[in-house]
Amino acid sequence: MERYPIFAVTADLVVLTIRDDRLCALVVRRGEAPFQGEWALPGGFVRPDEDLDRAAARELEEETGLAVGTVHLEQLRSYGAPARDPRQRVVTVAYLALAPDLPTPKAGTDAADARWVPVERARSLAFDHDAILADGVERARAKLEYTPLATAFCAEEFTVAELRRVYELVWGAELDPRNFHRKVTGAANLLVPTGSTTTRDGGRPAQLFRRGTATTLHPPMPRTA
Amino acid sequence: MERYPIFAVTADLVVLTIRDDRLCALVVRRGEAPFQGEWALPGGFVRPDEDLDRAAARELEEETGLAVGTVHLEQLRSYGAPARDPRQRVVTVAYLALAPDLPTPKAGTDAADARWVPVERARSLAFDHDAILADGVERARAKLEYTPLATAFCAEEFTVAELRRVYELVWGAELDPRNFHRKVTGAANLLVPTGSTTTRDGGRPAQLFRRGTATTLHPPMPRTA
DNA sequence: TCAAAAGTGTTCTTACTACACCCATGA
DNA sequence: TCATGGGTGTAGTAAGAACACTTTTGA
Repeated sequence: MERYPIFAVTADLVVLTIRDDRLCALVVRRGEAPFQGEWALPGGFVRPDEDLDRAAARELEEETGLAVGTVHLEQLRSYGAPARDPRQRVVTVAYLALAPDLPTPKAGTDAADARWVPVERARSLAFDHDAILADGVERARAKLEYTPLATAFCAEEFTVAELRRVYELVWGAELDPRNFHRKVTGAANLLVPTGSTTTRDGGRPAQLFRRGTATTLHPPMPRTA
Repeated sequence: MERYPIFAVTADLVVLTIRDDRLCALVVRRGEAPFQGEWALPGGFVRPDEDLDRAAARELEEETGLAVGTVHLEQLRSYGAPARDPRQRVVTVAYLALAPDLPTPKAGTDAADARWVPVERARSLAFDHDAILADGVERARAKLEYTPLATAFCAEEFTVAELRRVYELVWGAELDPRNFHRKVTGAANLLVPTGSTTTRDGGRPAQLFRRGTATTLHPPMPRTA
């Protein structure tokens, strides 16, 4: 009797950032079979003595060369259709990572190439990665409404307008700059003013902020479109 | 080189229902090692050629004897700490199931006993099941706000007051019956009147409704407490 | 006729929308 | 001085909170 059926477990990553005014995902070109030469989400096998979160963080670091501390990382969901990997039975635990604009990543161990692509142009990825990417984008869109997650796309110090651009690009909808400003500056513990200003966005100098300690957004950001 | 580390994968279930005016979870007494004789969430190994969702549905049916069609079932998240199962490396994909009041379940294959316990009294479960149960309850609470999920706890035909009781018991907060009534009867496609009434809740006869086709609740149910 | 629960109407307040308007900088 | 974006004020509107009040049954 087969008491404990044998599986492999991978951690795959939906890594999102905003680049050139577009919501982009990190994809890698596979250096090995199966799907050799095709584009896929970064990821890899969970090691025998490694926690799932730890595996995701390690893969992220390997594929992006990024210090994990500056990136938001959360579990997305798991995918385990019997034939999703032609080699053998593989269950993947997908993670969602959100990062500020990063340098173009270096190719990693298993990846022949790596690049950022606008999410709407990422199609025909290997395995079931199209569906995983779509779920990740959907999760990110939903969480902007009621969490301070949008700040994860911003550099450490950012202006209200930069934060607003995140919402507009992720949601694909315009927001009124004046109402947005009132809303986010009024939300408790969302933004901490640094005291300094910048003119990098043009026009009148804008205050610089850091992320505050808020974990939810009360009231939520209204999503018209 | 160990290319594909070996894991076992289980599907564990957080099955919630409302019984005797309490939010209750299904727990089973383990008939086998490890944790033999202790209480745990129902679940079991995913079979070699079985999809994760299918495995969860099968386990639910085996443990509750319930036709899966009448139960809401969704993936919760995965848990894979290296030492969570003393036998070997096991990753569990947890599912959340919500059901109307069910008969007390029969003991299943691996379970010596099975019963409903109020969620606040379910403590010291085997493995990491305390944390999984807590995550499941939290997910259910959150989803009542912006989805029609509360109807999953109701029988096929139900009154507005019965639906309100669901909210009050899951959230542990009182809601104004009059505002609640206006709210749910006003929401598009949430409730379909059957045309008949009942006096089973006492007082003036109440209209009976079925679930409508709505998948989200607009505007969301305000959660004061 | 009374208790109990269903269901409606009304007032008050909060928070979103839309937009007029002023402010502070670089070119 | 003018274009550009930062930021404030304010009127109108949608929706939640609180609660008075009427309706329809069983006992």
